[in-house]
Amino acid sequence: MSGEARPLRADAQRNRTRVLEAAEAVLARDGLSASMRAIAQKAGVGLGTIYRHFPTQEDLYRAIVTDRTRRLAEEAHTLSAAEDPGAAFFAFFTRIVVNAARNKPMADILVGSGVDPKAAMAEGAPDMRSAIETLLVNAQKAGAVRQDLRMPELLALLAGACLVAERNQWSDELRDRALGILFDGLRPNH
Amino acid sequence: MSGEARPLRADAQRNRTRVLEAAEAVLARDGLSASMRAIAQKAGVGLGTIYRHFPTQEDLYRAIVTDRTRRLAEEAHTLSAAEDPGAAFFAFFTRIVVNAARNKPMADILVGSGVDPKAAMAEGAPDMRSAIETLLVNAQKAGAVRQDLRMPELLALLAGACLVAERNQWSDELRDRALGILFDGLRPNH
Amino acid sequence: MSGEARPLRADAQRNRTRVLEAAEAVLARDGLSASMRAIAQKAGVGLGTIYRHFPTQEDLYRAIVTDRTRRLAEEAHTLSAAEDPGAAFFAFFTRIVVNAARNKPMADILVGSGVDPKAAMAEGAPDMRSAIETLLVNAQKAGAVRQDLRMPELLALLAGACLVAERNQWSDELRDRALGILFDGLRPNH
Amino acid sequence: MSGEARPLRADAQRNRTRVLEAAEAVLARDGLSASMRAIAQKAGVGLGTIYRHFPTQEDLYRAIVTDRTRRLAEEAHTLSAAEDPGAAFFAFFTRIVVNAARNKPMADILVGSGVDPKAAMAEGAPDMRSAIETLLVNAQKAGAVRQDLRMPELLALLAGACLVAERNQWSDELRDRALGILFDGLRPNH
DNA sequence: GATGAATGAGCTTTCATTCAT
DNA sequence: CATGAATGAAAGCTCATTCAT
Repeated sequence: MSGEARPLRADAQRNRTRVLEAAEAVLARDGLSASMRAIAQKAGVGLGTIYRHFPTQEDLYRAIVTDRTRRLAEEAHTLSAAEDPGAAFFAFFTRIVVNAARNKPMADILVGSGVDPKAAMAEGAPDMRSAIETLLVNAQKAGAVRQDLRMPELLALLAGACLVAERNQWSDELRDRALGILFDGLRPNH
Repeated sequence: MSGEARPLRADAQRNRTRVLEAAEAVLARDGLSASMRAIAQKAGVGLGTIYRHFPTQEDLYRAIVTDRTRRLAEEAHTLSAAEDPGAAFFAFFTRIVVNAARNKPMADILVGSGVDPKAAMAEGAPDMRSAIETLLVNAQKAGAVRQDLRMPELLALLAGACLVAERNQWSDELRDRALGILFDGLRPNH
Repeated sequence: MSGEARPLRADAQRNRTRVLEAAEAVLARDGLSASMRAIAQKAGVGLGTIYRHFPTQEDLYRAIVTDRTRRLAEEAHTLSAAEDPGAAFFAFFTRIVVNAARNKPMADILVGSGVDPKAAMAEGAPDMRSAIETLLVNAQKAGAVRQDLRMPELLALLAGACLVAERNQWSDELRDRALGILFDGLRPNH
Repeated sequence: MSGEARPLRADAQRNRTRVLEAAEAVLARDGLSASMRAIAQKAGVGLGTIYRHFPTQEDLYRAIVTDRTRRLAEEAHTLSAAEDPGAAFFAFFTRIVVNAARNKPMADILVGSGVDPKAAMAEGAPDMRSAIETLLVNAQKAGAVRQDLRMPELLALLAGACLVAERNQWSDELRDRALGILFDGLRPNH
């Protein structure tokens, strides 16, 4: 499971985290024109420190996706043990979209930078997909989601919702209306 | 000062078009690393010529969105006169998504380049929105679309579909399944 | 014979020359730590201008060897038509060594930079070798040079003399004494 | 401050040696792009350890020349006691050239790095020069070398031979032919 | 008007060197 | 004493933009 080299010295680990956080912040602020230098400044470390942890700009960007995905995967796991499978399914869907909206330009930037977010995501959470699948199957068994919904289109719709959410800063109300319609499409009995 | 600019000499107009086409092609090929020089080469004109027509890289990129939007708006107008308003509505929706899928990296690039695609789009087709609204209202009158659907969420869902389509090269089948579910959500009687 | 692309605009040609001269000067001054930026400054052009003419640092360095070799090859040609073949042979040998001495660190730098000076030299004067060979054969026919001397060792000794000359700033007297001994080895009747 | 430094603890001495050997190896492999880090890795010590022994990169490089020179000086001393002074003289000359050929890129690198090899060499073997001079004088007394040969030009020719040997990987045969001619020039009776 | 040579700010990346662990 | 994480100056190179031809 581990694979990770050695546990990293305490201060090194702290720097790694600071760099990742700074990178997210600066990317969110400056978009694609974010520079490694700006990230270093924001993180309060030297340029070289970034490159020690992430030998390449791309490595850093990939790490961001990976990190974020890991956090989402954990939520998915948690939710898949919930009582009401239908509620869990829709809650997770909403949760992901909200999360995406909060980090507006991230995906664009990553895509724009040549990072393949799908690959990076896979790396970050090899079982993210299966976690979602569990949520789906349970919700279908409970009759909360239409039987003919398959993973591919679910992921597509999920991705789409995330992408708009990222771009347009939705008001809560608009988000609820749009998701409401989408969820209607996902429910059985049509 | 001169209101709407003068009509442009024939060859100048031709150059403008060539540059725009080249720009779309090069952006599609090289993504974010596309350079003005590459575009000039592809267009078969000098670098200076591009800058005569588009004083700034951003101006060029904005013009691309604007142009494309104008073409879509024309289609919307055409369709809004169709016989079956419901069919017209869904056809336009599909049409836009297909169109988006064909130009995969465009939006990413534009977003990545700091161009605000919403603004550019608005500029390109001031009445795009109203054209879509006409399609919507007609479809609702015909009972083909649920009454409580409003423009904001329609546009949001439309945008979302376009964005996924751009990223993941959908198979026709997957696209139909995903849009099918979305359309179910848009229909009345839930 | 031409092969050269188009003839280069007047100012472009002038800049190319200025860059080459500046590069020689700066390399001679700063050795391997010479930077492209310093060369640009010395040449009085922008950094980009260098890169327009020489897409890579290595290309620039190669061009220096090539250029210099071309000049030497011209001298060799001139001398090979001289009256006294023996004198011509030794004069050229001396000439090359003196020339090398004047440009102290050049070869080191070029070698140090990964440029293969032999290859670059070949490129600069494809017939340099044959020009030297003519000088040698003529001198041998005139009985001024030993018959068993072949090109490989001649070139080796020539190169060696150049290399020391480059390093140690020889006094004229020392140079004459060292070359005198070398020339004694090259003469017949031993 | 303390005159000649104290004798170094056993393990410290071992580390010093390891670093020097690693440095030679890495320089030979990577040429000018060799880095202190790579040397540390090869030597199996930490970066800091190198800096403890050689406060500066230049100090390390200088130590390499110094070391190597010391070894050569020892050989010169040994040979100066040999039976046949002429043979000893030419043997040492050949020995040095062969040695140089084996360490091809070393001198280039050192020169390229701003180390003055002459100074470093002087430091390494203050009596190297006198050892060679002894060989020369003895050979001249034995009539194996021309009387008018003086140290400066001898050293120049020696250096030249070494330099070509370093660059062009001579075949044994070519080396013998070139040295043969050079030696003819060094012999008396012309 | 069109061309493309020139410019130079700014980018990513490397690496000698320092110093906390 | 040894280690290697951190630093940041400096390098090679790109590319939007300007302007002489």
